[in-house]
Amino acid sequence: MENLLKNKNIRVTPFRMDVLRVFNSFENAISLSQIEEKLGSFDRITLYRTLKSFQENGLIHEIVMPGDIKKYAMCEEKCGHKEHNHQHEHIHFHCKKCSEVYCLDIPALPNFHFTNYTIENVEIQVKGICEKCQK
Amino acid sequence: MENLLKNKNIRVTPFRMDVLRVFNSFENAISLSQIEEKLGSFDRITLYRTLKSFQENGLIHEIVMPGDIKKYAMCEEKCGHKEHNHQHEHIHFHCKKCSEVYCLDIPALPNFHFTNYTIENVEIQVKGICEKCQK
DNA sequence: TATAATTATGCAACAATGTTGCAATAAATA
DNA sequence: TATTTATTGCAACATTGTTGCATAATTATA
Ligand SMILES: [Mn+2]
Ligand SMILES: [Mn+2]
Ligand SMILES: [Zn+2]
Ligand SMILES: [Zn+2]
Repeated sequence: MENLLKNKNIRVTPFRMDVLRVFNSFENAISLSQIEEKLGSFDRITLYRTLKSFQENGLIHEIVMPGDIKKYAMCEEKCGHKEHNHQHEHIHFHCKKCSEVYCLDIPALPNFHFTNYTIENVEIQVKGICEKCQK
Repeated sequence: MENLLKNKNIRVTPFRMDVLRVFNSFENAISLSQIEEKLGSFDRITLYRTLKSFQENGLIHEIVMPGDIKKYAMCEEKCGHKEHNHQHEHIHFHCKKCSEVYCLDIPALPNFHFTNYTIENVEIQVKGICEKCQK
């Protein structure tokens, strides 16, 4: 599992491995407080810097939704290092009942075109009721 | 312009009119700090509560993007009061050069379908270079 | 228009979230 | 193993957001 870090050029440290294990222990996207709960005792600042470094190196991506919802999820293997954009062929589905955020694969991203606007990146967020929460 | 408030069942007060005028003085979506700058002197807590009430009553909507970007923009006339969802037939375009966030009308929302997931609301965020920033 | 009911405001106090600088420490490289 | 380079942990600070409460203003009612 160290290789997950090495492959993205992230130095391997005990704390980073701890954080990585937290991600692997969840199915879906997780919030800062979920990470903190799992970690037990830890340094808050180091955690912020760890998440930032994971993002910058394409190991995780950030998901934000209206209503101060912020979560993190693991990226794909192929996901870009450093300044390259994360390019995910999936949408983010937020369930209103259980509050889980799912990364759902979609066959093809819809193709927008706006005259005179250059499109580099499309993010799609969907709200509704998830599979498990259907009555 | 008072009617913009009355139509959405928002009590008219001098401060709320001030905030409304700030929105009308900008073309695109605006940030909290942009509002604060325009207001001059004001009570921070009242502003938070004003924005919350504007949102709850369908006068403005909140736009969030990865990287701690949070902006506000006016809704359409038709936009839902209270607990009804804001339903906007537009996307949010964030320009990497000038950092403006545009609400851009699109002819039709793409139609997603995920087996066993009930979709209630779709938000689309696009990053790129805007019209005005093209070389 | 005067009165009552309802909601908004302003202030204090607090909570949550995020950033920077720096010395000590640990990881990777040679 | 020695050197280079990046990470950690701590303090201090900045930004963002919330709650309670007394006072003031707005709206509804008579
Ligand atoms: Mn995702
Ligand atoms: Mn909009
Ligand atoms: Zn659910
Ligand atoms: Zn631009």
